Amino acid sequence: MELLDRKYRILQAIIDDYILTALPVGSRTISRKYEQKLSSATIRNEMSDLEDLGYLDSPHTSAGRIPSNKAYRLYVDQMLQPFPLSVEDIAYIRSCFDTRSHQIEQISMRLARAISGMTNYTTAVMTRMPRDDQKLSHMQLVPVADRRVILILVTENGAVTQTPVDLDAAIDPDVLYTVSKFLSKRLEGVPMSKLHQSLIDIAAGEPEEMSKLLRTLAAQDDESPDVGSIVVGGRSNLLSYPEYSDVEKARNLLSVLETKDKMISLLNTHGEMEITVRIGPETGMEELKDCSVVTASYRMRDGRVNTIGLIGPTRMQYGKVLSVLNQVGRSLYELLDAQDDEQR
Amino acid sequence: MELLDRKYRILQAIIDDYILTALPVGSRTISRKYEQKLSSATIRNEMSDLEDLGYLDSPHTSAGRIPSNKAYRLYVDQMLQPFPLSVEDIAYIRSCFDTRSHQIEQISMRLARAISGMTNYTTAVMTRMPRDDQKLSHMQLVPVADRRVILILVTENGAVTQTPVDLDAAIDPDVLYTVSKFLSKRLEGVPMSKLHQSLIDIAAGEPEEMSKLLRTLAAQDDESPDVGSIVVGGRSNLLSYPEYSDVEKARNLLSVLETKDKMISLLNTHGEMEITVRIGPETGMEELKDCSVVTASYRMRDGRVNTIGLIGPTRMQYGKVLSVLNQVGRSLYELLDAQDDEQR
DNA sequence: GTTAGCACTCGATGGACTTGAGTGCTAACA
DNA sequence: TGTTAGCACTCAAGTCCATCGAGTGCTAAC
Repeated sequence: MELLDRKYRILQAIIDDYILTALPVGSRTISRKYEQKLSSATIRNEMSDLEDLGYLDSPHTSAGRIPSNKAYRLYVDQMLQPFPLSVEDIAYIRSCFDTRSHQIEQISMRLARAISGMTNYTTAVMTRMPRDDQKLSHMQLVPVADRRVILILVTENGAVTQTPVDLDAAIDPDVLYTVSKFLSKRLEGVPMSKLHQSLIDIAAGEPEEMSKLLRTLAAQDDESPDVGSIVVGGRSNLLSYPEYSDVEKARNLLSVLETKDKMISLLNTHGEMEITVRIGPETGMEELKDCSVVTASYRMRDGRVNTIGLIGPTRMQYGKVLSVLNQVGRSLYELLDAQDDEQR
Repeated sequence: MELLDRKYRILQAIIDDYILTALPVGSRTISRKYEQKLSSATIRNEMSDLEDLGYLDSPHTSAGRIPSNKAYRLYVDQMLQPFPLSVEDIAYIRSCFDTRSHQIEQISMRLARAISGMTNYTTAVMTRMPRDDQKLSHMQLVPVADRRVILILVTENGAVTQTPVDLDAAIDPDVLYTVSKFLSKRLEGVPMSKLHQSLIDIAAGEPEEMSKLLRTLAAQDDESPDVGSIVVGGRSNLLSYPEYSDVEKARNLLSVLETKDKMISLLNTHGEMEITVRIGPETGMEELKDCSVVTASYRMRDGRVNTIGLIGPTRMQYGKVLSVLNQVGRSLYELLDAQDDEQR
């Protein structure tokens, strides 16, 4: 078992070094920098074993070794050492939330920027609003022009959506207010996913004019999307890694970041409150076969789910990335708790 | 004058060819492809003159010539030939506007994508809301939680802004509605830029509770920004040009696209309804010294100003780009007119 | 089991040479 | 006087080749 432990240490050293330098690691490097008790020849033997076991690849005979995806997997699952964040970094993360501005997009943007800045990878922040488990608290119609209103929906846990709606006929503001109150009473507690049907049901029992309005609203509501915004920050970071000094590779990557569908499928992890690391082929996307994607989801008090995804080369500084994402979660919940206290 | 005309034609041929190939153009190329009546030796003499006049640069003795920024300037100002857009392209541009979805960000996104797709350059769409010349039509407070409301401001020409506001105390929805009506009456016609002050003035004459609410609103309103969203599309296009095969250059460019301040200063052209071309140093930004930026602004019915900016190498296909931007303007005003008809 | 030693591999580096696209200049021509 | 053919010259890019050095694998000795 002692031997196994040594192999393990050597593998870890190789991965650490490769993550740092992006250069194939040779036996002498390990012997000098990491395992001074052992000669390079011994390391060589071990490395040869590790290659047979599938943890190392060699680009060609006379270069060093580079970690395989299997090695990264092991590294992420078992070898990670906690990476201590600096006080500044922690403060920086906190500062993303800790502000009066409640615009979700702004917070996402700040977060994406901050995380990209600290890690030097590319960050995507997606905000989803799963409709299934959300119930309507109330709705209000606000006139903005003769035949145009904004439909505001507020759910029981406080999420707000706004949709502009064009009407067929002008309606008096006071009437709109009355209708809003009427609908709020009738629809309170209705799941958001059933809203469309409920509106139509109510429409059936109302006089023509009212019925028409309700059907217009129902039509509008139907198309409101589950996935909200996706904000990406730190794209230019990608280009600072030698693995993307090939412009064609970089272009493919950038183009993935610009394709909403692909980003959604990347960020659409099903677990919540947990951090997922996908290495190379595990991303299920050909273009990302030498990238890693780390995602973390946080469910907000108002039912929104925020997913943060970090994209970088497979030799990513997983330790730091995970620490940052953990800290993001911690700061977020600190903030939520603080808001709770405030409201109590 | 005949000579001048010939020089002119030769210069145009050189620029055209260089825009197409990105390769220094030699005298033989011109003689074969563009001016078959003239021998390469004659062209050479002319080219030498053009170099003396500052329209051409030569990378080194034995390469061809490339157009100088001065040449591009002349090209854009005088040599441009109308580039006919395909029926598909025109339909594509129309389709960006012609939809029920009124979310401004979505339209911007679609536009950015469409223009990038057609031109193969990078497109930024900025939406500004100049507050000076806008007057309030009415406002409304919509409750979303115990102590949280959304402040909705509608201007006389129909622009809508929404800001979430945290209150110090819970307020009954019916009271909020009454307050909204009261404030709308008092503030109707007040310029948006004076809104802050007006709210404070009104607050002075009201009982404590009301006064407090008004001051909270005033505080919130104060920070609403002039520049709205900036949406960028087609970043990966940049990497398809040989001028950015140097990763470092590409990184600088990408990083400009990610810096909101720089983008604002790029897109903040003062003219409206006109198209501006800035070539290399004319952009006033070191990072863009071998890029060109073409911007066009369109004032919308509701007072918003949309600025579209195209970024590409200085050897940009100016003809096509200008045609596309002209078509965008045409489609936009078609749409506005159609809406007018509809509302009549 | 560990290590020193040595032959071998193979990409990277750099110099010498060749190639070819292009220029500038001169002299002849219409 | 403008145009052109011809020719010497320039210079980046490509090819070939030798060298270098980091690295491996294997063997034999400790």
